[in-house]
Amino acid sequence: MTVSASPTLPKRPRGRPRKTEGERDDGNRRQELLAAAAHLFRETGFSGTSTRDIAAAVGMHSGSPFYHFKSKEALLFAVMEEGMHSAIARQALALQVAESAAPAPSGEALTALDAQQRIRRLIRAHFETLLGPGNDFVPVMLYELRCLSPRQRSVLAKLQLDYEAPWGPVLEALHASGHLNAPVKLSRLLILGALNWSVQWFDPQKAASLDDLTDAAIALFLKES
Amino acid sequence: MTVSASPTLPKRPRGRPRKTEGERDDGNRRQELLAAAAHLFRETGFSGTSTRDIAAAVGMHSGSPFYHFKSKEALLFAVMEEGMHSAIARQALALQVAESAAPAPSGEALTALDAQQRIRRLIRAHFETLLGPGNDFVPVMLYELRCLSPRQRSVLAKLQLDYEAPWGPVLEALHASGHLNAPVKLSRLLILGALNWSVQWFDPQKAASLDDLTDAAIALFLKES
DNA sequence: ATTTTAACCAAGCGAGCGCTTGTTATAAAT
DNA sequence: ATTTATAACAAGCGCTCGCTTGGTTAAAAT
Repeated sequence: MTVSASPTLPKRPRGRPRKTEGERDDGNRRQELLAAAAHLFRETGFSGTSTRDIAAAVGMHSGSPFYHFKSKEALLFAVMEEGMHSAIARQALALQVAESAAPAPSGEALTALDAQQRIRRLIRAHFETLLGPGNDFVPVMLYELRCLSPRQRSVLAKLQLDYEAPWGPVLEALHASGHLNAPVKLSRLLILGALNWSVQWFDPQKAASLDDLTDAAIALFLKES
Repeated sequence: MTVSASPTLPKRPRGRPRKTEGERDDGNRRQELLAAAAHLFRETGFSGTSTRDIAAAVGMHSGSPFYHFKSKEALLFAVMEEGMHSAIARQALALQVAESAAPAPSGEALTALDAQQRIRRLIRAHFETLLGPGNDFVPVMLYELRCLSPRQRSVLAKLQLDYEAPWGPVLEALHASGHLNAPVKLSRLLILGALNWSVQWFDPQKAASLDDLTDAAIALFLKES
């Protein structure tokens, strides 16, 4: 992928963007850069994507992205961080809906039924984060982590801990109720692995729906005693 | 990773290698290149590894690897192809041992017991291929496929079909006997995903043994009816 | 003894890379 | 009306990249 920007670009308006009337701007161009970078990083990898490619994808000249991000690495980090934040938000929303549907008395231990409903919501939300339309951010994080500095990696590791936190109690409950036979710690690693790997083979055109995927995963991992 | 080769290398003997007495040479240096490339590709990715890094890792100068491989991409392809061949060989060996231990009357359908023994051997051999000491070749294949040309990818896709062929009948048998509830096709994708993802978190130092991993996977995926 | 060949070294080419610098055009603030 | 801040462009610097080319050395073949 070595397509240099055409010598004459479509002449976007330069200068300060209009905030009158629209009022909801908020770094529009920066967001475009993030999305384009996420898409290219996912398709050709971080090292395989040049900053010129990213600039061209949003109609900029080769040096312009560095006004918004101080380095290519910082751009990658921003993609991953945004991916994790939206993943955490989506997961929290899914669990919140689950609670409002069957409001658990706060402070009590999870019942087996709660746990089964929760694991389903967790898996479904995870598939959505990985495979939903335009959701390139988290897949990039899963496959390009090694391109970051140790400092940046540790920031993301913390976010990953936050994301995985709800899985622990749910799996514990399922283990206690006999729906899950394998050790809880290894179960979480294996289950998340099975889900994460879906980005390698999932095809939104012909494959099953995310609901079908969720059903299959539940059937595979959980005993129905 | 930008460590240029020291200006004076340790002066390996040049010229034709000795075949007298040793007799078992067979492209020794080429094999060293393959192993070093596999290791570096795994650690820093294909695009993130320079041919100079690879040359330096085996004590060569920057242009010398191109005597053995006509391009960097050809080197990557050779790594992957060798990885698949050894994986297929290891798997065949594991299944062969399984048959000699409980020799099945040829031509008969698999019994449920056979299938359970076979899935265990398949999973154990897969972990060995992914996580065994010095086995960098297949992990590279799993994570750097997109760097190849479509032609090369299709060659490897065929090898992957060969590798996955034994899984189908075994999973079918387990499904028929009630040990596997999810659809067979999705089960294979999810199970292999769970195993493949282990290269992301497995730590040979402190983590469980490959046998423990195999036990956990079996316990997670299979019902014990 | 000579030739051939495998296996490298030494040097460097041209292209593409991340990034910087100086400038310009526009919109908002004063 | 002038100033200031923003978001770009235009050009290019220095470096690293994959790869090539032309020798060089030592073992094997003749």
